[in-house]
Order: sequence, then structure tokens, then C-alpha cells
Amino acid sequence: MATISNPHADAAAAAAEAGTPAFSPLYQQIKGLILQSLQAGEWKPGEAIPSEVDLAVRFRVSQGTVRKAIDELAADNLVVRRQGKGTFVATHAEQHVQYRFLRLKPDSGDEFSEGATQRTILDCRRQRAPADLARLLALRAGDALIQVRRVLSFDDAPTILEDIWLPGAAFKGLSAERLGAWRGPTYAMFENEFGVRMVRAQEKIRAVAADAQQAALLQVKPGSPLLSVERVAFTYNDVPMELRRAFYCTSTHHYRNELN
Amino acid sequence: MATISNPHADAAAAAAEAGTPAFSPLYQQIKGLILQSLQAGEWKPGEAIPSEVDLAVRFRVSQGTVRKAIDELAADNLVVRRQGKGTFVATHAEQHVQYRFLRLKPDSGDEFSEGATQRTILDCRRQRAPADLARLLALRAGDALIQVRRVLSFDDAPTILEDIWLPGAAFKGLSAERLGAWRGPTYAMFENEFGVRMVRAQEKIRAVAADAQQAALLQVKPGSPLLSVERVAFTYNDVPMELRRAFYCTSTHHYRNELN
DNA sequence: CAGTGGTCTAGACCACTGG
DNA sequence: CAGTGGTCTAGACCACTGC
Repeated sequence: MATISNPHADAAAAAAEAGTPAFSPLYQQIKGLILQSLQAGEWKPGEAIPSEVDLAVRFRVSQGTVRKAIDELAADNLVVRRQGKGTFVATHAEQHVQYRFLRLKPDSGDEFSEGATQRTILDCRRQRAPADLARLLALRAGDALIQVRRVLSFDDAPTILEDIWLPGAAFKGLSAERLGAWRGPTYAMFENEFGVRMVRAQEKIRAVAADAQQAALLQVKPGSPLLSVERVAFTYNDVPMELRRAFYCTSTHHYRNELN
Repeated sequence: MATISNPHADAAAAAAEAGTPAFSPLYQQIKGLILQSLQAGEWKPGEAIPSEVDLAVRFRVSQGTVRKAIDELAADNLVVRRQGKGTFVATHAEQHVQYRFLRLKPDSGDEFSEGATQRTILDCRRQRAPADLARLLALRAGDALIQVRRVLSFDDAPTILEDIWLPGAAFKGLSAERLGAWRGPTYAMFENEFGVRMVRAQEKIRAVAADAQQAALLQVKPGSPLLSVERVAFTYNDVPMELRRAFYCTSTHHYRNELN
């Protein structure tokens, strides 16, 4: 347990005063402590965390300070506030935005037609990480990797072809069967079955020409333009835990982005 | 001047009490009032807005309430806080992120080499809005439009070909000469010369094959895959003020996106 | 009705900037 | 040094949820 040092020592908080290195506001320290509990799995995705008053008592600070800490966690999408009910650990399941990281939308109609989306797993194999994948996943070359290849279809039209690489250590026991059996977002399965929660992601997008294999799987002509999307997804502490290389067919869909 | 109604009428704020329609927190009302002043140009981009205490006095509320209002404006990137100095109206100029809405990055090195970016204006003409463009810009078909076509080159390699459409009414007097003479971000020029500040934007992205003309201008083979980026940029109040249709060459650059 | 998050206030003090 | 935004507290009251 870290020592909380109140930078403005009015009524002097908590325990012994250690050397305060730079200057970190109290609410940032509280945020860090709550974050540690989230990582440690003290509260599971979907569960409520303690109320603001409880946390204020636990950390020996005012409710306002806890509030500001939680505000930031909510802004980072790590936690969801619900008035009158409590504050809950964010989850990829039961989120009315079914696919939080998927920016592909149909050209007409803002939403996907319910249930008309279908996943076909083509492959699921174990392998040793080549240098480039190892680097992106912060592993060493040769470490165990799991690769999954699948096609996503919307209204029976194959639209996305993607390869997913996961660190073997954290995803022991993942198989095509278990993946195929799961209903709902893949990231929700990672939470439930492997205790891995994806918190943010980074994508690199380019336009490429379909090679023969990609063309066949997506039922387009070889050489057709495809959107290449490389995504690295991170858990807590900016630890990369997944790499996806996907090819989106954008004849009837588009990638939508909001700029602020 | 709108009437401020304090939903929790402790010491009862300001003027006469009107019919409060739904329920809007005080700080939201304050935010709205500040927003109005921003729109009205009461403070210009880059200038400081009044201090928190001043605004608190002006609106007859506590500093904390003004603070929360400004916090949201800062979160929306409408305003920038600088400790010890003040709060400033956001601007596309003097923003260390030179191109706030441009997500294209070189594959190696996170930043563009300074000054190695070059703009070539190919065309600048007046026209009447066809139906599709009119709809996107919330105009009527036949309204005056200005179209600009240009190529952006990085390190002497033509990389972006884009068409820009602007409502003729708001951009009277825009010409290829004035555009060419301007140093710095185009959006900064819109602020300075036309008083139009772009606040947010929405992009639709797809992969397409280069046609003959695009290929020639970007010095690639016809049929090469290009990233098609359609952007609608908005001023205050979600009023669309610019449409761009751009084609990015992604052989040495990529579109980077952060997902939260 | 009790418990949760949400709003608002008033006041004290800190960190940073500039003259 | 005065003025700005930033932190922290304590307390009152409101809006929403569910028992």
C-alpha cells in the first residue's frame, strides 16, 4: 500500500510523510490507488466499486477529492457512473455500443442490423513470435503466440478478414471451439475467460490492394482496394495484449472517425 | 441575455424566475452563455477570456461553478487553460499540434520534418452547389460554393490530393492567391481572414483505386490503392462549414487513430 | 425511505506566471 | 508582488434508483 501524501497538508492526512518526489495532486494519487485495485481485479468488470463516501473514508480524504479521481477514470472509460446506483467497472459486454473499437459502419443506416453479423473462424494456431510481432506486443522473439484468423460477414457479405495475435502466456487454452462458442464481443470473452481487459487501442490505417488469398476470402477481385487496419490493444498500464491485422472491404461500409 | 435559473435556489441567483423547462445544472447554463460569447466573437481566437472570478461575479455564481463550465469547454477543445496566465480561446494557429485534424503520419518518425511540407494549389473556382454537396454542408442546391483543389507534398513526394468546398457566403473573397500567400494551417487562415473557427470534424474513410487523373497528380500508377477521406468540419453549434474530399497516398505514411 | 451519484457554495491555501 | 488557474475541504441540498 502506497503512502498518501497530502500536498496541501491542512488537517494532515494519513500515515508517515515520505520524500515527495515531484508534486502529484492528492486526487491523482487516489486515482492511482483505485487503478491498482482495478488491475488487481479487486472489483471485476461490470461490478460496482465502493461508493464515493466509502472510498473517501478508506483513503482519508474528502469526498470531493475521490470524486475528481473517479471523474478522470470515467473520462478514460475505465469506469462508468450511474446516478442513484453507483460506479461500475467498465466492460466490453453489456455496453450498448456493442463493438467499442470497431469504427466500420454501413454506408446507409447508422447501425448494424442486429444479429446479421456472422463470424467464421478459419484458423487458430500456436506459434513462436517473429521479431516484428514480438516488438509490437512487447515480447521477446520466440515467445509463444496464438494466432486466430477469421472473417466477419454482415448480411452474408464477407467484409472483414483479420488475423489476431495474442500472447500465449495470458491466453492459455484459447481454441477455435471456445471462440466459436462465444456469443457477444470477443473482447468480452477475453475479460470473462482470461481476465484480460482491453482499455485502449491504437490503429494504423492504409489503403492496399487485395492479394489472391484475401480476394478469395472476401469475394472481391484481386487488386481491389482494401482498408488495412493494424490495431494494437492495451490493458492497464499501457501493456499491449493484442495485435490485429485486418482488411476491411469498404464498398458498402466506411470507417468513421470523429475529430475533436 | 438569458435568465440564469439556479436549480438549487439557496441564496437565489440573479433575475426573475421563468418557467424552467426540464432541468439544466447551473454550470451547463453558464457553459452555454460562455459559448454564446465565443460564437459572438466577444473574445477572439488566441485571446484570454475573463478570469474565473470575473466570470463568477458577472454570472452571479460561485467560482467553482464557473470552473466546472470552463472545464467542459476545455475538454471540448474550445478553450485552453494555462496555469498562472489565464484561459484562452483555442486557435488552429500557435497550436503546437500544427495540423489538428490531420491524422496522417510518416511511417518512421512520429513527426513531419519541419518545413518539408509543401502546398500546391491547382484550382480555385466558384460554383453552384449540386444536391449532394449542398446536403452535407446544410445548404440549398444551387447556393454559391467555392472549390479549391490542391496537392500536399512531404519531402517533395506528392502525398495528398484534396478538394475543399466552402460556402460562398462565408468565404467571400477567397482566392488562390490569398491561399497561396498564407503561411501556416489553412484553418488558422479561416479564423483570421473570415472569422470562421472549425471546432470539430467527422471523417468517412474508405480504400479506393486511383483513377487516371489522381494517379497523375500523385505520381502513382492508375489503380493504385488510395485512402479516401471525406471530412465535414463544423463551427460552433454544429454548423457544417467545410467539406473536404481527399486522397491520401499511404505507401510511406499511415492514418493514425487512437481508440478510447 | 436510505443510499447513490450530481450540483453548488464558501473559503483556504498552493503552484505558476509575469512585471 | 499581485493575479491567474489548481487543489482540497466541509457541508448543504438535489436527482435518481431500488427496496
